[in-house]
Amino acid sequence: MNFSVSEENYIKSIYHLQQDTGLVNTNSLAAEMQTKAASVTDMLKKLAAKKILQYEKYKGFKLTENGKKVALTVVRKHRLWEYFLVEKLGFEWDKVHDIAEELEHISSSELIEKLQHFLGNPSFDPHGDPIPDSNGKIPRISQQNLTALPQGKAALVSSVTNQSPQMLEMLKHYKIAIGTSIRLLKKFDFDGSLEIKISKQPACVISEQIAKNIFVQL
Amino acid sequence: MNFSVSEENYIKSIYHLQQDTGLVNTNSLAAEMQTKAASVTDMLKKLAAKKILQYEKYKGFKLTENGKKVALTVVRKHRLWEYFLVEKLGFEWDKVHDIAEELEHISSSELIEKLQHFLGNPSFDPHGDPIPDSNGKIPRISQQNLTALPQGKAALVSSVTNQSPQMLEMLKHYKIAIGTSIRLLKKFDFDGSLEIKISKQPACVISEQIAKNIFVQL
DNA sequence: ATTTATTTTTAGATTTGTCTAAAATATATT
DNA sequence: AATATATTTTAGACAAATCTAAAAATAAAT
Repeated sequence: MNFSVSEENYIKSIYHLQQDTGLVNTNSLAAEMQTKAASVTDMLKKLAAKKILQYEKYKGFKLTENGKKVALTVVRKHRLWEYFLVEKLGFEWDKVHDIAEELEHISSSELIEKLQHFLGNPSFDPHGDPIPDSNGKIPRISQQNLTALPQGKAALVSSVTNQSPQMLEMLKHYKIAIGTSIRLLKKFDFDGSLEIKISKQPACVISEQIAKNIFVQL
Repeated sequence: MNFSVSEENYIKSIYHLQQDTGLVNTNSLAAEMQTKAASVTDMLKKLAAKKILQYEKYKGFKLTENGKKVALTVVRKHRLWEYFLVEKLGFEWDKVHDIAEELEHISSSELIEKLQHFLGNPSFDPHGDPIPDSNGKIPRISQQNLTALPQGKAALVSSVTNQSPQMLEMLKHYKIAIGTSIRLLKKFDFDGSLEIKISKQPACVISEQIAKNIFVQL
């Protein structure tokens, strides 16, 4: 089946939301898509008719197996294009999201297979997010949240979940990127903030809000 | 100013048609775009309002200077992406047109500048068509139509103007590609067909219709 | 120079995706 | 449990891009 750009964007957003919450509700999807609840309802009906969604009026909704497949091909395209933009074209990793949002809707599947091969079959995009393979299988890594790291232990940043410009600006300020080594020095119970040490940087303190979005592996 | 995918497609088609004819008329644009004359008229009004077109009802139309600029950025993107698809991803040159039709509408100008640089600033796409630079300047080559080549003389194929699948199928059959050396053996006055010799191939005869679409340089 | 044929434009309808405002349903509070 | 609040859906409107059918303008043919 074929999907419009708009449909693909809805499917992708639902996929991301249901990763966290299981069932998704109308308002949170509206917020995610920066649109109105009424528009969401309209689209939900369309997607339900296309067997992409399990949808019960007023109850909530989630993707069918088929819907997940569609979502994963869009996610796959997005992340492969991000990899291309950073590794081949030399973009900064915090500048590629919007361009990849457009590129992910190019339809040719032959294109994406050839792109994957050209890039050397990468498993993770420049933000550390796993790239689904052509069957929708997602590579797993043993990563944990920075807040869960034992005191005194060091680990490498493997992914960053919030990719807003604001967040990326912060990361740049702290000189944190994928692969950066971070040692957790101290946890402050008062506000959950963390004192950390980044190689070749003086120790510093980051808020719990930042830390929650940073994942690391040993 | 920003243009929709549909507007960009109209602008590009008008550009190509006015290269041949100066003024463009509604029906030929409708044929080129595979749509109806009424739809064309609707879009002409929109483009005229945006100062992209010089348009006089019932008379014909052509792009303004501004319109030409827009057309050239789309053509530039199309041809750079075609080059990428063939030279980097390994597509056959007759398979890339439809994908480039989608890629040419990705909006970021930073992307296209970086792509150009990544590709090594190519001047011609895989079909031999010149790639406009970021100012819209088109590289010139001294090429001539195959039908204008003197008898007995050999020359290299530099571009092919008709890029329909039918034409490309023919070219494949005759083993003609950009860079192929062709010697003109004989011209048949009866139907304008040409006997030609391609290196390492037995001599063969091609129709005038094919020959008119093939350009060569010495 | 009329008539005929072709081309182009208008008028009105359709589809997709969006919106606002109001109604319907579900959830929370007293 | 009844009422208040929040969420979700419906109803109806709008813009973009397209279409068909009919009208208007131009070009061609007798």
